[in-house]
Amino acid sequence: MSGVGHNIGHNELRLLIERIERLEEEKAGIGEDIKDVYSEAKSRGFDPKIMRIIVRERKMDKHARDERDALIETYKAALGMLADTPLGQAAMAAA
Amino acid sequence: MSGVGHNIGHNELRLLIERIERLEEEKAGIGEDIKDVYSEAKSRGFDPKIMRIIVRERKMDKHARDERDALIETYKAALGMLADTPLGQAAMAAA
Amino acid sequence: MSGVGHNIGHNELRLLIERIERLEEEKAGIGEDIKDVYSEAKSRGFDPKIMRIIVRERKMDKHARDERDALIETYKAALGMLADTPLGQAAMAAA
Amino acid sequence: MSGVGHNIGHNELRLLIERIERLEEEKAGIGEDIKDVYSEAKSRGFDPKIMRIIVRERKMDKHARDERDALIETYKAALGMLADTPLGQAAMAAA
DNA sequence: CTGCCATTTTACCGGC
DNA sequence: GCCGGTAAAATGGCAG
Repeated sequence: MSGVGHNIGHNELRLLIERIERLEEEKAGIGEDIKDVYSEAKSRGFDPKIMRIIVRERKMDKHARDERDALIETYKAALGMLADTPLGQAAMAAA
Repeated sequence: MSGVGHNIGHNELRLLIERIERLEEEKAGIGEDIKDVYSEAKSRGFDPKIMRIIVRERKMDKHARDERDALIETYKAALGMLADTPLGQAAMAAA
Repeated sequence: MSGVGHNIGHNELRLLIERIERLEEEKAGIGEDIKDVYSEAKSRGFDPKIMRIIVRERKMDKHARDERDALIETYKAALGMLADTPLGQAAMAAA
Repeated sequence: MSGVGHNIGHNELRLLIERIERLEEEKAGIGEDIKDVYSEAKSRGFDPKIMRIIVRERKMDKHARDERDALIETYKAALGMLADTPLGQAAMAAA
């Protein structure tokens, strides 16, 4: 194999790693922002602990709804009622 | 207290919660992006597991460097030498 | 310190490790049993995939109920309404 | 098909689900026990993190040994030296 | 500083 | 037999 091949591969890897590191920095920055909002809320007399519970609850509610929808799809698929496209059912009927 | 006060307070809380939720969505989105980069790397023949180790170690290295720098600043401050410029180092060398 | 002390310590650690390993074996054995039940169900014409979904759903429902109860307690505590004993509220009222 | 058939099938499924749920409860209970042992170890001055590493490595060693044994059995089978029954061992002893 | 919670990592299970 | 996704474990971070 060629040294050039290695260099290209190494450079490709380096770029991927740097993309990841940049994204992780952004992610950490947003984490800081979230913490700041909680601090601000606390300074205005709200209880961050209760706020975290509320946020968590709302997130779980959303997940529960999404999962329920996914479950309905799963059952439909298991019953052969699933149509990937609007034409799907017609196509199946035509088959 | 007044009912109006309650309404304002509730609205203020609602806005804070919504800010947090929006930030958490962004954070989750970036998490997805990171996962995508790892997937892309894998599809190009790189091992994501190894890449994660590299990213983690580089992060640790960075932290170590940052801590060392912070320590140096602490010492400088304690010695009344706090200078952001190269002259500070010259002063230390002279000591 | 004495060599005896070391021996005792080593033996104590050995016993703890062995207790853990025995428990993990039991746990793995039960995992096998579960897998067997799914296999048996499959051989009787039931779909293990759907069964897993059902089991997961029922577990999540139970967790949701438990969390809701815990949440109610949290809110009560935040409102100073929590009483460890039936006498608790009377004591607070008397204070 | 008859409604009765459905009822029987549903009951059979229900029993299987309940068997699974009972086994999963046992499994979770043992998981709690394991956590308790780690806590107890910690309170006695041992480091749970290190203990987990030890347990993991011992498990890997055991797996390696088991695989080696399985390989030996495979070779024996290939050579017609495998005895599945007590009689087989007698035969081998007689050989 | 201790316990809890979120995130991350690992192991498992089913599908192709 | 690999690979993808999904559940369990473990680690790290944060509030109290």
